[in-house]
Amino acid sequence: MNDLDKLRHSTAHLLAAAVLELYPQAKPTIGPPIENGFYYDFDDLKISEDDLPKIEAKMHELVKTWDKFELVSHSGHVQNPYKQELIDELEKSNQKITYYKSGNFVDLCAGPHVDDAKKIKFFKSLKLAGAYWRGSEKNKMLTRIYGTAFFTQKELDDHLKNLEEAEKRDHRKIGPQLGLLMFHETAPGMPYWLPKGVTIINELVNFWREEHTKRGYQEIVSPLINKKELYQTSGHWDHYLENMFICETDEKETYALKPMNCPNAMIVFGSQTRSYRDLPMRLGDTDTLHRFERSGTLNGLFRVREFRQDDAHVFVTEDQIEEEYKNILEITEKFYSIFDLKYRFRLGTRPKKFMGDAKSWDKAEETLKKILKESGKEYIIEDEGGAFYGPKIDILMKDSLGRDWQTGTIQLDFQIPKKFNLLYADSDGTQKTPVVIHRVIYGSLERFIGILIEHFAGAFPTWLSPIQVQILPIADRHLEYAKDVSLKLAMAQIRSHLDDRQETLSSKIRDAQMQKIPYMLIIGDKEIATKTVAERGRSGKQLAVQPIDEFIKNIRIEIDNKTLN
RNA sequence: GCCGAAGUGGCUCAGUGGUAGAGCGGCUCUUUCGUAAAGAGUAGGUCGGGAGUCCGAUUCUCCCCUUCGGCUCCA
Repeated sequence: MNDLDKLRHSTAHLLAAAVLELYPQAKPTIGPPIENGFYYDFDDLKISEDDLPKIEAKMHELVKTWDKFELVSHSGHVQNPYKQELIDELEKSNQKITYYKSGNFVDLCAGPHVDDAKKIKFFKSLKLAGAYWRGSEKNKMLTRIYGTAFFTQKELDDHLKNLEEAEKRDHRKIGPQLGLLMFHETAPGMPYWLPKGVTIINELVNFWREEHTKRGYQEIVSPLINKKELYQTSGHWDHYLENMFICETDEKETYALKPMNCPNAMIVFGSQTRSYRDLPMRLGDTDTLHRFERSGTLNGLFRVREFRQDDAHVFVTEDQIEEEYKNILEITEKFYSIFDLKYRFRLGTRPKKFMGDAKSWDKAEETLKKILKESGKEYIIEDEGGAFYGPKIDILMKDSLGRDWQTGTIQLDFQIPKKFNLLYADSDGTQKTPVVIHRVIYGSLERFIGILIEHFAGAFPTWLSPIQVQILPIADRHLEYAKDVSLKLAMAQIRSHLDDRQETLSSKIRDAQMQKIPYMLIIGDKEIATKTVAERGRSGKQLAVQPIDEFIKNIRIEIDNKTLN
C-alpha cells in the first residue's frame, strides 16, 4: 500500500469513529482506500447528504485527540455481525486477526496506517451511496460514505477543482446544449438524435464504412424483430431473457426486439453453402439494437436501451484467427488515434455460466493472451469476464469523471456457429465449422459519441463538427456577399450557417463561440471591397484575411485529412 | 431492480399553505454595428403525473414517472 492509500485508509477509520460518536447504533463494516479516495460502509445508519458536514466537523474534532495507530489484540466491536463474519473467515483460513486502535476507536483491520494520525488533516466527505454487503445483490444494502484525503490542502483543492471542471465536460449537459440530442420521458434510455447529432453519427458511420470496405468487409441489414426461436438457437434467450424487449402478437408467436446482431449474421452465413475460399467472410452492420437495461443503470448516452453498433461478424478458419485479430487491432488503433483517444485492453476469461467445453475455452484464451502480448498495448485480465460463448478483448476508456466504460470489444466464438450448424467446405473436401469473431470498434455509436463530446468538450474536429463554418455579415448591406460565400461553401460540401440576424458582430461571435463552431468568416465593407473573407478560429485567434477559394482549399484539406485541431 | 437525492416557462434558477417571479432565450419595434452579450416592448408556466389532508396545495402526506450520485448487472 502506498502512502496516500495508507492516509486514506486511516481517514476511513476516522470517518467510522466520527459516525459512531454521532450515531452509536451504526454498525461499521469495511472501509478501504480506492482510486482517488476511500469509502466506509455502515449498516443501521440512516442519514442524508445534509449530514455529511456534521460528520466532517466531528472528524476534525476527534482527530485532535488521536496520536498513533496502535496494533492491539482485543476487539472493539461487540454485536457486529459483519465484523464477526470477517473474523470467522479469517479464523477458518488460519489468518492473523489484528485490530488497530486510535483515540478510543478500535477496528478490525489488517493495516497499514499512517505513522502519525496528525497527518490526517486534509480530507473531505464527498457523497452518500447505497452498496450491497460484500458486493452481492442478495445481501443487505448498506450505507456507504465516500470521501477523499490528501497530504496537503493544495492537492485536496486541486482534486475538488478537477471534479468541478470535469462536470463542465459532461456530455449530458453539453450534448443537449449543442443541439445534438435530447431525451424524453416516454422513452427512457432512448436518445432522440437531432439534426446536428445525426451529422456526427453519419460522419462516424461514413468513416467506418470507408475503412472497412477497404479491408474486405461487406455490409448487411437484417430484421429488427425476430421470433424467439432465433434467440433460443443462439442461446441468448436462456442467458438474457430478462434484458430483452418482448413483442406479443395476436398469433401464437412470440417475437423479440433484436438485442444483438450475431444471430442474424449466422443466418446470413448459413443461407448458402460456403467454401474455405470465402473465408474470412466479414459481415458488418449498424442496425439498431434494444436492450431492456435495468432502470437504475441508465446513464445519458453511456448506458442506453436503444443503440447502434459499428458491428461486424468475421467468419474464419481456426488458422486465420490470429491474423484476423491483428487486422482488427490495427483498425482499432487507426480509429482511436484519429481522435487522439487513450484506451487500454481487458481480457475477459471463461465466466461461470458458459457454453461449450472448458478445453476449447482454454485454447481460445491462450490465443488471445498471445495476441495481446504481441500487441505491446497495456491490458488487464478480468477473470470470468468473457461472454457466455467465448473469451473477449474489451477496449476500455475513461469519461470526464474518471469512470471506466467499455467501448469496443473483440470476441472469439466457437459456440454459436455450432448452434446454427454453420459449415464450410474445407480444401480437403470435409465440412468444418467456422469460428466467428464478433467485433465492434466504436462500441455503440451512442456511447462513443458521449465519450467524444467529453473528450473534445464539445469542440469537435472540423470533419465531425455539425456546423463547420459560421458566416457573420456585419451589417445588412453585407448580406448579399455573405450569401455568395454561403453558396460557395455549400458547393464545396462544407457545412456552414449564415447568421443573418440583426445583432452586433460581438454578439454573433459569442454565439458561434459557444456553439464551438470551428471557423467564423466575418464579412464587412473591407472584405467586399477586396473580395476576401476574414477568418476567426474558435480558439479566439484571428487568422488570415483571404479569398474565399483559398479558405475553402485549406478547410477542405483539414476535413479530408480528419485533422485534429 | 436496490440505497440516497432532485424535478418551477426553451435554458439557468428564486419563491410561498391563500390561485407564480427574475435573467438569458423567443417574438415585435428601434439600431446597421469590425472580433465573446445594443436598447425598448411583448408573449410564454394546469410549479413532472395521480391520489389524499385542508375552506384552500406548487408548498404537507402517500403512490407513480423521469433524471442524477452510487451498488448490482452489462450478450
